[in-house]
Amino acid sequence: MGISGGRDRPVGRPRRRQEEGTGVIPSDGPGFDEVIARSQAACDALSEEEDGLKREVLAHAGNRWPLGVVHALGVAGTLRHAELARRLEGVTQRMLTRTLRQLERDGLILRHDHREVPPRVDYALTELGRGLLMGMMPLWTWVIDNAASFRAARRRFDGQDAP
Amino acid sequence: MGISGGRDRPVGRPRRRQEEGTGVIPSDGPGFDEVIARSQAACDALSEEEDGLKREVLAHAGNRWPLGVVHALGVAGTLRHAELARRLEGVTQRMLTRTLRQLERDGLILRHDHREVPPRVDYALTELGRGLLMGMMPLWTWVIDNAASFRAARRRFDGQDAP
DNA sequence: CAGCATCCCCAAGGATACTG
DNA sequence: CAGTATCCTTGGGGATGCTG
Repeated sequence: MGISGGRDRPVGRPRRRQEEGTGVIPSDGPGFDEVIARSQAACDALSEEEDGLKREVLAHAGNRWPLGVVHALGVAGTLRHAELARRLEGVTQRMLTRTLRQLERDGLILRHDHREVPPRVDYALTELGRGLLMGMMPLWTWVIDNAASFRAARRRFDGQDAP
Repeated sequence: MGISGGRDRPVGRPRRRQEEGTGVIPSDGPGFDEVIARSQAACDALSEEEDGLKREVLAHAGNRWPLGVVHALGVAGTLRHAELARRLEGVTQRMLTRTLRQLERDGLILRHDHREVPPRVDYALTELGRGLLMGMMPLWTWVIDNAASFRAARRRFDGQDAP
């Protein structure tokens, strides 16, 4: 489904020239309009099920641990449960296990149980997992680069209606 | 903080050659290792506060409506509350308002209240908002392109331990 | 029209204790 | 070591009704 409603309101798109001082990188310039147009087309072509799936996969990006796990595995290659726990710092076994199961379910990581005693299980990224990691990087670094802008925006917002 | 623990375990990174049949695009090839290395450096340099901020901003990507709003505004340029509600299809006023406030707080959209009767308020992306949209696109289209892989992975996972 | 108030549900996430 | 099982808190999100 995606965007509903009709094509009403051609809108000359008169934006540009309205941010008072967010002081940000000129991240568009290449081709904002073209990018948007293509993505709109892609989204309109999505079935309801595909749309749901898309959001569920994207949700990994918004949750606490998934990206940390994927990143750690991307760096190290293969890690055991305890090694991941050490690298994530702060994660509980419960959350780590849950996270790993979900990532495995979505085909982003592979779980290999050596079936030994004591237990030995290690995890590695799949091709899909590496793709996600690669896809996240631009956004990730962009967010980091603009951390100051976000902080400033929040302070402005929180300060003008709260006190 | 980021990744904790030491540099232990150089790990020759012996991956590659382990996905049984996820059947995905060869999304790396350009420079997976370099990308990871750079991102690790960036993450290690993050303060705890920056790390939290990063996750909070990224969370917009995982939630139900934020990206829909940003996308709609990216396409249309400027939209009123009701116009957004129509385009989002399924959103309630409550969630739309909440979403808009959060996006405004993070400096991603601008809210312009014309202070008329009847009320007239419209929203537009800020430079930061356009940046987020641009940053999301690669990942977004990647997820859409690989929807089939995710579906397959889930079916495989759900089928092998549930029944 | 824009949006706040209220009620309710559920998944993410933390803490803690226990097991094969 | 790698997990389960329990309990509890938050915040996203849907439904519905009311107001300036």
